[in-house]
Amino acid sequence: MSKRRTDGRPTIADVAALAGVGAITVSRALRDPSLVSDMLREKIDTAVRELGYVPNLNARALASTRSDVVGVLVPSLTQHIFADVLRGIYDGIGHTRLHIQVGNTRYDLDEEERLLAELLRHKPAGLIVSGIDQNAASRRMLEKANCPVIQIMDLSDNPVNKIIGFSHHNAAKAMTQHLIEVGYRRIGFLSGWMNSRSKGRLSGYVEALEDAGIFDPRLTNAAGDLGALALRGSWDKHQYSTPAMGRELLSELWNSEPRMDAVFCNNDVLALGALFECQARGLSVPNDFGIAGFNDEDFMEAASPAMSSVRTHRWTVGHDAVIALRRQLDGEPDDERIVDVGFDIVKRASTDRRAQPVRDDDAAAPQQTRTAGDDR
Amino acid sequence: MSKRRTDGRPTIADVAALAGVGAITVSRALRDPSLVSDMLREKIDTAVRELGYVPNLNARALASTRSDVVGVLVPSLTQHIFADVLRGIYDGIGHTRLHIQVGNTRYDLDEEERLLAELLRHKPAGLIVSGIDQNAASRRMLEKANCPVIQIMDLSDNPVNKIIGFSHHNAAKAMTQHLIEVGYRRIGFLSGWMNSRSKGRLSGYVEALEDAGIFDPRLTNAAGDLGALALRGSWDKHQYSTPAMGRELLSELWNSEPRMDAVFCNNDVLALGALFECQARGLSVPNDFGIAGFNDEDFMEAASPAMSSVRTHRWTVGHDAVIALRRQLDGEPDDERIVDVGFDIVKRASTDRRAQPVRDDDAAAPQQTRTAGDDR
DNA sequence: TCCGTCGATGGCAGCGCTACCATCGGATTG
DNA sequence: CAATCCGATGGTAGCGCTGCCATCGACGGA
Repeated sequence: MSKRRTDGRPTIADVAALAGVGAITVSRALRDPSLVSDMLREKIDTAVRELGYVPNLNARALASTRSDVVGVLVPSLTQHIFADVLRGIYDGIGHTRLHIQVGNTRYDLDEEERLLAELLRHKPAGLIVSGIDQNAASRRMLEKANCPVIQIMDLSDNPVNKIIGFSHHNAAKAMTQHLIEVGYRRIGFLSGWMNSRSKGRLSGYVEALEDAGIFDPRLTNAAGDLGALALRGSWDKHQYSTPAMGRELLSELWNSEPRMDAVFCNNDVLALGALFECQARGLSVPNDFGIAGFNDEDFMEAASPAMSSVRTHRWTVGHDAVIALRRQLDGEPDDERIVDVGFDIVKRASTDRRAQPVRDDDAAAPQQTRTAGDDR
Repeated sequence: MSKRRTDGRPTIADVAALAGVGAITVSRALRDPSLVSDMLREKIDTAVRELGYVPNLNARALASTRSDVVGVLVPSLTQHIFADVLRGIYDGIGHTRLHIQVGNTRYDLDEEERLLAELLRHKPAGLIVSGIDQNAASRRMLEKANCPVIQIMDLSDNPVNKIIGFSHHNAAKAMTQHLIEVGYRRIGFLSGWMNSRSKGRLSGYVEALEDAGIFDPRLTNAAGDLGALALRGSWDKHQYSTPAMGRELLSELWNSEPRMDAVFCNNDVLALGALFECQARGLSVPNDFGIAGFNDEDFMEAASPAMSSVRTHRWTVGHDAVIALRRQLDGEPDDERIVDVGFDIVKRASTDRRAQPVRDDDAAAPQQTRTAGDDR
């Protein structure tokens, strides 16, 4: 008659009673069947099915001081890049017992700190966090997290534990060098919101131009105070890029520097906007104006003309982060603390000044240059 | 000397001891400070800070037979639509105690069933699931879930509990009617992977054309066996669209039906591909060929020419789903079981046959038609 | 034959928190 | 002034599971 506080669902004890075994044997049969004899295992399986038993993960997590939750922190859900990373993470998780809990930091370090604190209350099995620019409190939490921590999408000499990513500086530098090589001289840099990774790209762009002796700060809307853009204009709340932004930013840049002959866009979405702006102005790409993007999203190849971009391996980063996490959870050694997955410079018609004006630009296969990172 | 199984972190009992109060009072102060006197509350807060106490959510969930996890099932992470829905969900969650756990069903009903079963092990606070075409087992689980369940992104007379979405059939029918109105007569329908919502759109398209007496099954690559596309060609593994797919599918459709004068694309990404294909062929949009998309993603407005689309309120759907969930958790009544958020037909240059060929098509503001759903 | 070992199984005692009920002093009411 | 009520607080007993250790029988070597 005592009021039980259960929700009426069968527990491991019910299964044990029905199967005529001890509760702990049921527990073992569920977690690692090899520990239990065939006969009992069958009995238990039957009882589980008969009762429709569903394990309570909260109880399991409490008893073992460890949950099955993998916390993932990304700065944006809207950007395709992180959608690809997440897809890699989900593919890496597969049908394991692990569960994903995603936090959206919105590029806000305080929000990241708050989300991290929340995640830790779950006693997560592991953590995957984007980037290396955590604030001091977040960094401390990560270091004392008592679970594997993987940083992704950037590189650092000093990761919390393990980092998987690539050099945004080197990638942007390589693409800028390509633009120089094919003959562009007044190369602009177009960016919306600047985050730490964008800044790495900007510095790569600047370095390539300085090496060639043709850097001109008037050619980037992000020069000087690198964070200024974030606070400027009508996009102060937008932490993501749109093609409309690309069009407007390119127009602005042209106003201040009409002799610009190419633009390297901080991401493909801006590049798409730049292409539309050129089309609206009746400019020929690549002959009148060159355009390059960053990330090589689907539409870059399909655009007309097809657009050059830096291919980044987002899926791989997410996937490999999970694989590394699982390795660590399985107790396997992992001495490679810093993993550079590299990038590819994909050269297409939008930066090919020698291209013949053809009807379908896709006919010619794009040239690729493999840079950094190991082969995979 | 007995071996404790803790991980060494302070517990609620430690806080209680330091503050000189009972454990339960600490628990109350943490969950609802108004239940505790000011004096004790301050003492407790001080003790919490001093010890760096972090509540263990697994223990809380076990004791209260209810966790703070909201399970969300989406069919795709790559499609922008669901990224927008997720953003709405995160914005709706805000800084509440609730946490999001996203499952990616990949448009696979069995996978959905599996993920649902996994989620239920957490005793979730609520569930948000995409669509209405769950299999029987999933449906049963949802009905017996013992927590609020919100279905989203579609409409149904018979939701599990509450549904928030819009009619894909009506939206597609309205856009098709627009294409007819402006004078197109051989209107194609372009689709990649067909899911239940795509099928709704196709049926709306067919109905509008049949009403006008100009339906021709040769004009859609999805006619006949609606699922056939999924298994066909090189995209059998792709459950998402790319602009390259749009280009190729449009070419195929032209091959079989060269007189086609417009195309309604199942999503904007395909529409972008269609535009690129027209540009590569030197066709004028909208005069030679009309293009309309679905969802009205960012780039539709920025394209050159700007492209018509059906604006869907994905953010709103996600956001309102969470708000409804929170209401139910707070015990507030909610009698509106079926919520239609409607859609807008956004008419732009890509379907404006009367448009003058201008340099910048964006100059003219787009016309919008508001359809279905209440004002918000 | 005896003892040590090992695999299979079970009992017990928590894991850290909260539901439930009891207690207690002060305010309210007739 | 006694009866009643109510807000604040605390004690107890779980929530459902697993870590630790004990037990037991089979087996092999000395």
